[in-house]
Amino acid sequence: MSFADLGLSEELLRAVGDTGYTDPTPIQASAIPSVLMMRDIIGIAQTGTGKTASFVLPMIDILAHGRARALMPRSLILEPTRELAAQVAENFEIYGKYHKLSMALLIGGVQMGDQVKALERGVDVLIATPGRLMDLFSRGKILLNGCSMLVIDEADRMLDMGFIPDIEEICTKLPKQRQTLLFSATMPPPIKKLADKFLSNPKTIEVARPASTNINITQWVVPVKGAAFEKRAVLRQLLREEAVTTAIIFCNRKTTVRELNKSLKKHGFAAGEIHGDMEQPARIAELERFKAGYINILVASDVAARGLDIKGVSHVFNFDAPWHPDDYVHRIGRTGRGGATGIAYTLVGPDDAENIENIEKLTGQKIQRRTVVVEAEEQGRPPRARRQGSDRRRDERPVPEREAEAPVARAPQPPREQERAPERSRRAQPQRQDSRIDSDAGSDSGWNGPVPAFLSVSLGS
DNA sequence: AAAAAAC
Repeated sequence: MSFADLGLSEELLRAVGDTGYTDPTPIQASAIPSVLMMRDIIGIAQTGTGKTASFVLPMIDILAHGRARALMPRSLILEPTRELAAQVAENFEIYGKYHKLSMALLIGGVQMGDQVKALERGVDVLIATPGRLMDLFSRGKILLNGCSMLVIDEADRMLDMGFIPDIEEICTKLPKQRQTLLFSATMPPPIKKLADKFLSNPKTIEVARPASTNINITQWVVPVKGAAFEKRAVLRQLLREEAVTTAIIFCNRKTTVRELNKSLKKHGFAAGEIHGDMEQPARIAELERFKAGYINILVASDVAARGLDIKGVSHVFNFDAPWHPDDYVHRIGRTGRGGATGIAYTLVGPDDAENIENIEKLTGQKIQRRTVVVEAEEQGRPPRARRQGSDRRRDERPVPEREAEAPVARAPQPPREQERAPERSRRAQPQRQDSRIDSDAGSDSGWNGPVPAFLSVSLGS
């Protein structure tokens, strides 16, 4: 089965070919022909299965067959987070490069001005998070009567985030005669109800969840007795022992993210943070710093757990075991992408014991344990005590500001850090060996449509 | 219990 067999246009096949992909993933192979036949779809699939391309590709062809430029948007894609919305927009740009379709990315946290201007010029596609879409709608900036195609992505996550009433309201503003695609990793009753209410005679396509048993990812559980500072000491030990080129460290709380990032920086690591309390421009900037290699450790809340595609992440650390077992699968899925190998460590303190049990229940496998012995001088010493101490170890020297601002590979490192200084060249020229289109694949291209300028920042990889 | 999302 190749992309040429799916009924897509020449231009689209050329754009797909340009990316190097030849074979569709299972969800692409079964969804694309049905979407082209204008059927409603329920797609039970997670990120990493090729989901995004399974609706972006046929949508482009369907829109291309309609009017050249619409006065009103003709399709709407709803995403739960701003970052995911930006990634879908990026995919649209890659696959739509031979089409003259315009789009607007409508997300919160950034100024409305550019989004309003794009809407006034007229766009074919809206890619939005619910809050900003509703906001713009109530200001009378958007007409949805021409929207004959709707994609509700990550529906179960929308449910978790309390978006379902918003989604229902948005659905009522769209014409009844339309095509609706709903994607969800799971089908809890409220999502089933939503589908029954707003989809007609849908075809259900289910693809196997990307197993947490992804053989590319080596998983470890590291038992830690005691408080947060002990977890930090164990984490530092692991960061030094392991050949960490690029790591994402997940915490359950935003406060933990801030504390841990501060602590890591104090100990000389090139770390940064991302969570929902940060301004959107700061979130974008921090992701960029990470992607570009100015920092090689990103401390994150679950805002970064799902879908984000950052190339060359060698390690994922769970500083806390996630509350929801599903999130574990998503978090560790940030490594081992595109056929690469990855390593995932989960620190398990007394508070995490129940969570890790649930994770093992979900994945149906016991994760191997690894005991980490913290170097003597590290043990049981809260970081505060160290600050005043005259016996600061050399590998705890903070990186001077100037060095910290240079890309990590080129930056002079503290002696111990040098062994694990990240090799950035691999990420500088990402090469995709996988011949399939990854659902949340990134791009190196900029933006050429009527879209806010900040996108050129947020969309690079 | 936590995080996410509109100003």
